[in-house]
Amino acid sequence: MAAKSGDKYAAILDAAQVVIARQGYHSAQISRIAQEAGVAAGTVYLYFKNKPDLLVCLFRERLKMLIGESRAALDGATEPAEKLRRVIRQHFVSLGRRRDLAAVTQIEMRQADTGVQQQISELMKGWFLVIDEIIAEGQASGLFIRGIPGKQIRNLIYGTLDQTVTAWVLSGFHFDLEALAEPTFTLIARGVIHYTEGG
Amino acid sequence: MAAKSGDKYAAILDAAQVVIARQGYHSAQISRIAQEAGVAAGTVYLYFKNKPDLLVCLFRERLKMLIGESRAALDGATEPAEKLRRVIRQHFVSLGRRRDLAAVTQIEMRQADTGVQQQISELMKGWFLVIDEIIAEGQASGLFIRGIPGKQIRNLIYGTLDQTVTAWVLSGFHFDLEALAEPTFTLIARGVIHYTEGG
Amino acid sequence: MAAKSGDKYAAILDAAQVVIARQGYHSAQISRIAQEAGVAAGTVYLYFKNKPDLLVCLFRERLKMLIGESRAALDGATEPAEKLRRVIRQHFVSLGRRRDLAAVTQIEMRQADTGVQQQISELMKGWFLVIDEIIAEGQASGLFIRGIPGKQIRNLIYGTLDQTVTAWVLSGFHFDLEALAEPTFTLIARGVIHYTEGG
Amino acid sequence: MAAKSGDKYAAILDAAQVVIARQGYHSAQISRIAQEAGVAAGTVYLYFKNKPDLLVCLFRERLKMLIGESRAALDGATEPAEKLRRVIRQHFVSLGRRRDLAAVTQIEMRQADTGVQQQISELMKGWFLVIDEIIAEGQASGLFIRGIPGKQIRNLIYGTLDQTVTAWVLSGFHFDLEALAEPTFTLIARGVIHYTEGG
DNA sequence: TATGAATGAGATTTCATTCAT
DNA sequence: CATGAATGAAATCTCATTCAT
Repeated sequence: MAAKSGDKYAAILDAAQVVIARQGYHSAQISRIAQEAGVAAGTVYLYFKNKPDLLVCLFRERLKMLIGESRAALDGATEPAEKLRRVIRQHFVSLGRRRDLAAVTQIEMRQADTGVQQQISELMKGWFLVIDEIIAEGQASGLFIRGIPGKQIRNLIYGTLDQTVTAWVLSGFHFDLEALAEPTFTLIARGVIHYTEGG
Repeated sequence: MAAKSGDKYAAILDAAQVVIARQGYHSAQISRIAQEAGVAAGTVYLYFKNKPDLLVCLFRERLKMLIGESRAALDGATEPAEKLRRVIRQHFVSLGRRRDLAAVTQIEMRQADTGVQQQISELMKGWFLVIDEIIAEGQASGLFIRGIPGKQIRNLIYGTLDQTVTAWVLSGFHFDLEALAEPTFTLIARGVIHYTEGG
Repeated sequence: MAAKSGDKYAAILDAAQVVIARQGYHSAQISRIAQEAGVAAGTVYLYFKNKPDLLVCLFRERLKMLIGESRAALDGATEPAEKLRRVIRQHFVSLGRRRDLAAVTQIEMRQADTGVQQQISELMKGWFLVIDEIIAEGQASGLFIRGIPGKQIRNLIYGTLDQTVTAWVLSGFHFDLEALAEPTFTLIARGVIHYTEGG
Repeated sequence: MAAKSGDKYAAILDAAQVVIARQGYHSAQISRIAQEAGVAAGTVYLYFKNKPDLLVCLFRERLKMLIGESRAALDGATEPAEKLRRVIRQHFVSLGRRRDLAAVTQIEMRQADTGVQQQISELMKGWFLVIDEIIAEGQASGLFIRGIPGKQIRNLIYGTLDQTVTAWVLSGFHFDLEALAEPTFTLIARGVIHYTEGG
C-alpha cells in the first residue's frame, strides 16, 4: 500500500521496483506489483500496455533520474578531468543510496528477455552520451589520451562503474560504494601501472 | 545432430550452446536442445539434474576452457605488465573466435534466474583469480599502483573486458575484437588522462 | 459521434450496429460503442441493463422495423401467392439496402452466447408469424400445398431467405440481392423439379 | 473418461463434442474437455495447435463423416430426383440420430469467432458440392428447373435443411426429424404452390 | 541407458460493470 | 442524468520434468 492515490503511475513503478528487488525479476508478478501499489491488477493495464512495457518504463524513468543527477553534478565543472571525477562519484552516490534500484538495474532487470533488453540498450545510449561528451572534450583539449577510440574509453569507464556497482550489490552491500569513487577515478585516470617519472 | 555419439554429455552441452546462441535464452527448451544433440528429451536428465544444472555445467565447462587458455597464455611471461597484456589479449582472442560462446556468456546467460546467476558468480571467482594473481604480483613488485584495493583494480580490468566483449556482440560482431587488445591494455595500464612527464 | 443528441437510446443502438458491423461481434466492446455514440461507457448502463440486453434490444428494434416493412408491403395484396412474392421481395429489399444491418443479423449476432440466442429466437416468432399467416391463408384457400405442416413450409421459406442473405453477405455483397427476389419466389412456388404438364 | 487410450486424438474430439453440447460453446474450456477425455489439459496441445484448431478439427471430422454418409446414400441412385430425395433423407437421418452433434453444428459452433467461422465456411464448400453436383445433373438433364442459377437452388435446398434441423434442436428434439424427410423433399421438388394440372 | 508421451502448475490480460463525483 | 477510473474474475497455453516401456 505504498501508493499516494492520484499518482498511480508513479506508485506502480515504485511498487515494481520494490517487488523486483525483494522477490527477484521472475517472481515479480503483475498481481504482486499491483497489490504493493495498492491497486487492482487490471489497473496496471490502464497505465502500461503490458508487462514488458511496465519494465521498460521503470528503467527509463530511473535512468532519466540517474542521468539527470549526473548532469546536475557536472554543473560548474569546466575541466574534463573534474567532470570525469564528478560523474564517477555521482554514479556511486546515486546508486549507493538506492539499494533497491541498484539491485534492480544491476541484477534483476538483466534477466529480462530480449525484447526488453533491446529497449534498455536503446535507453542506455542516453547515459553513454554523458560519458562520451566528457571523453570528446577531454580528447579535444589534449588532456585525455589520444589515438584510442572514444568508444573504447567509454567501455573502460562504463565497464568499471558497472562492474563495481554489481560487485557491491552481490556482496550484499557490504562495503562503502561512495568511498570507492576517488580510488576509481585515480585508477581510470592514471592507469594501473605506476610509471615512474620519466619512465 | 551435432553430437559425437558416445559422448552425450559434451554433445548436450554443445547443443545447448548452439540453441541458446541461435534462439535466445528463453526459447532454449530442453526438447530443442535434446533434438540438436540427437538424443531424446528424457536423456538430458540422465546427464543433468535439471535445466539450471545444465546451464551451470555449460558455463563451468566453457569458463574452465577460457581460464585454461588464459593461464596457458601466461606461460613464459615473468613481468606483471606483460602478463596483464597477455591476459587481455587472450580474453579477446578466446571470445573473438567463438561468436556463439560470446553471445551466450555476454547476453543470453545473463537472463538466467537468480539461482543460476549465483552459481555463475561463484564460478567467476576462478577467473577473477587469474587477474588477482597478476595484480597481487604487480602491486608486490611496486609496478602496479598501490594504495588502491586489488579488488577494485580487478573491477576495472574485468569490467573493461566484459563491457568491450558485450559491445562487440551487441554490435553484431561488426568490429575486430582482437585489434582492441593493445589499445585496451594501454588504457588500463596508463589511464585515461595523458599526464605529461613530471606532471 | 453518430448520435442525435437527445435520443441517446437510439444513438447507442445505432452505434452498436456500426461497431459490430465494423469490428465484429467479439471486438464490440461497450466502451467502443459508447465512444461511437458520443457518450461515456457508464451511460450505456443508464439505458440498458447489461451488454446482452443491449444486443437483444438492438435485434428487437431492427426486427420490428423489418417486420413493419414486410407488413406494409403486404398492403393491398389479397392473393396468398402475391403476398408470398411481396414478402420475399421485401426481405431482400430491406436487407439489401442495409449492408451493416445484414452483416450484423446474418453473421455477427449469431456469435452471441446461448442466452442472447434464446431471446432472439423468441423475437423471431414475430417474424415467422408474418409468413405463417400467409401460409395458413394459402393452405385454407387450397392454393398452397396441403398435407404438409405449415411449420415445414415456413422452414422452407425462411431457410431459403436466410441462407440467401447470408451468402450475399459472405460474398462481400458481390451480387444483386434484390434481383434474386423473383427467381427465389419462382423456386419456392414451383419447386425445383420441372414437372411436365400432366406429369 | 470417454477415452479409449491409444486414440487420444479421437477421444479429445469426442469429449469436445460432448462438453460443447452439454455446457455450450462458451463454457467449453479446454480443461473440461481434457477432463472429459480423461487426459491432462496439456495433452490437448500435443494433438491440437490451440483451441480454435481443436474446434475446426472437430467440425472438419464430423462434416467429413456427414458428407461421406450422404455420398454413400447416393450409391446406386441414377435419377437426379432420387438423389435429391436421398440426400435430404440422409441429412435428417445423420443428424437426427446424433443430437449432440446436431446441437453443436446448428447452435453452439455458430458462436465461434470470425477466424473459426471462416475456416468452417471453407469446409462447408465440400458439403455444398454434393448438392451442387445433383443440381447440375438435374438441370443438364432438363429435369430440374432452368433459368435459375444453380447457386440459388442450392440456397433453397441447404437453407431449408439447415433451418429444419435448427428448429428441431431448438424444439428440444420434440418432433421426428426423419419423418420430415419425405414432406421436405416434396416441398422442395414441387414447390409451395399447388398448381393444378395444365395450370 | 534411452525414449518420448503425458503431465499440470501458474501468470498475463481483457473488458463488462460499478460507483463516487 | 452523466462520467470514466477502477475493479477483478477467469481461461489459455507453455514447457520442465517424470516414468512406463
